[in-house]
Amino acid sequence: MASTLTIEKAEEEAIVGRIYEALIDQRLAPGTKLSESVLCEAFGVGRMRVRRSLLLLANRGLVELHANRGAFVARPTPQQAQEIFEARLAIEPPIARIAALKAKPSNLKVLERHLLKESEAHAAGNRQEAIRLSGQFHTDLAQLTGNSFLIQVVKDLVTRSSLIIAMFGDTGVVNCRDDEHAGLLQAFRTGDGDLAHQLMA
Amino acid sequence: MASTLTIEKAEEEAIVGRIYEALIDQRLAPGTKLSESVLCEAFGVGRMRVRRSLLLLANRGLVELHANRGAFVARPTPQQAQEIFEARLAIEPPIARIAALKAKPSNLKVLERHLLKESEAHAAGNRQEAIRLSGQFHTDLAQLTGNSFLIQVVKDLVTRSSLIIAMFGDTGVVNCRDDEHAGLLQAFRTGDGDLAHQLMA
DNA sequence: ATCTTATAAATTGTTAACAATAATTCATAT
DNA sequence: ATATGAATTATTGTTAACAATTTATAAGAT
Repeated sequence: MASTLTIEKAEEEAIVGRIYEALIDQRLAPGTKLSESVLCEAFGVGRMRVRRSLLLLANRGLVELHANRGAFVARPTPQQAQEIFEARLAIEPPIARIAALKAKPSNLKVLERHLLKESEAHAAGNRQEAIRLSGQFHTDLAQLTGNSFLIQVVKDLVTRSSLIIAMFGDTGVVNCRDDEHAGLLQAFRTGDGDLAHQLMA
Repeated sequence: MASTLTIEKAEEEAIVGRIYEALIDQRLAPGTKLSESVLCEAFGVGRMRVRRSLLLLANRGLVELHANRGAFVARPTPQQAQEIFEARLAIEPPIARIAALKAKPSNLKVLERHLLKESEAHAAGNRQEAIRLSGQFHTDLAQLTGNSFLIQVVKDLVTRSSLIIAMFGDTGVVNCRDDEHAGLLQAFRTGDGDLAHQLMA
């Protein structure tokens, strides 16, 4: 088997993954206290697991650890926000290019369904869902590369972007409009990597 | 103060940093057992710190954790090697562009001195030092962006590349020749972002 | 009534003991 | 002599108790 990772480690990844989701869905606002005891009960695990999970999240810039005060959902500074924005602008276009070159028909169907839900959310004025789907579009896109390193990087960028939006609102530069996503999908259909690169920028 | 991180956390970062260096210098070969007791003595810390450090390293793909068997320096698979190579090819050019646009004279001097040492190592046939310096050139370059997220990504890529070289040898695609670095430096002098981008690819 | 100070409670950080698993050693049999 | 298997040792994983710090609470003074 490829995954020699332990069962216990998988359990921690599950906790981390759940918190990633909660951050993307903006169900955990920046600055929220992440109490150990609460998390222990919520996930039904011991304190050790929770602490290790929090350490991993802190290592990804999603959680802040304050000495003797515990863990809090990260509150990105304006400078950090600019860093994330700059990184996305630099990294995501070449990823879009790779994705376009590797996209298979089955992938396109998933993206199409995704765009449909996205426009639905927009039409319904469901802002929260729209943000969530917009972010997921980018991670789904990264999934097309099949490159786990790139996938992780995009996941981190998207999740931190969600925190930035929660802090400073959607300044328009962070989030894309759905017609831009539609354009990208068209580039994927034709396998036009250069176009995908350009549209992502 | 900006760094609200605790003293203890800093201590862990120190351990992680030291291991990063050892991996880059290829003083820790892939597959090497990282015994807790040995690391405790080596760094003069308790078991908890060591375990947490190992968790962070595993999370970055530099260490493998096997259940009830402990931690080992990661042994990248050919597939993982290709992922890292692909990611570098995608990510480093746009980073080089940003670096070129932001480079200041003081930065250039550092890079010049670096190139000097690099050609010295090459001339002396010091292969190990050459690999180390070549990797450091890329991280130094990322430093010019002043973007901590990008810096961390490049650091991870370079360190994992070092493991890949240790596993499969320098296939020529992973490592650059020093004259390529010299060309990049020239692009930095003129602030030519596009040229830096092209040369990095 | 509000602010200060002291006390108590709760939470986090650390250490150490314990449990479980894997690696090693040694004895035995073929 | 080699291989098999049991017992021992060593290492890792987990839990729980303890220490330290912060936060909340309450009493008292202005």
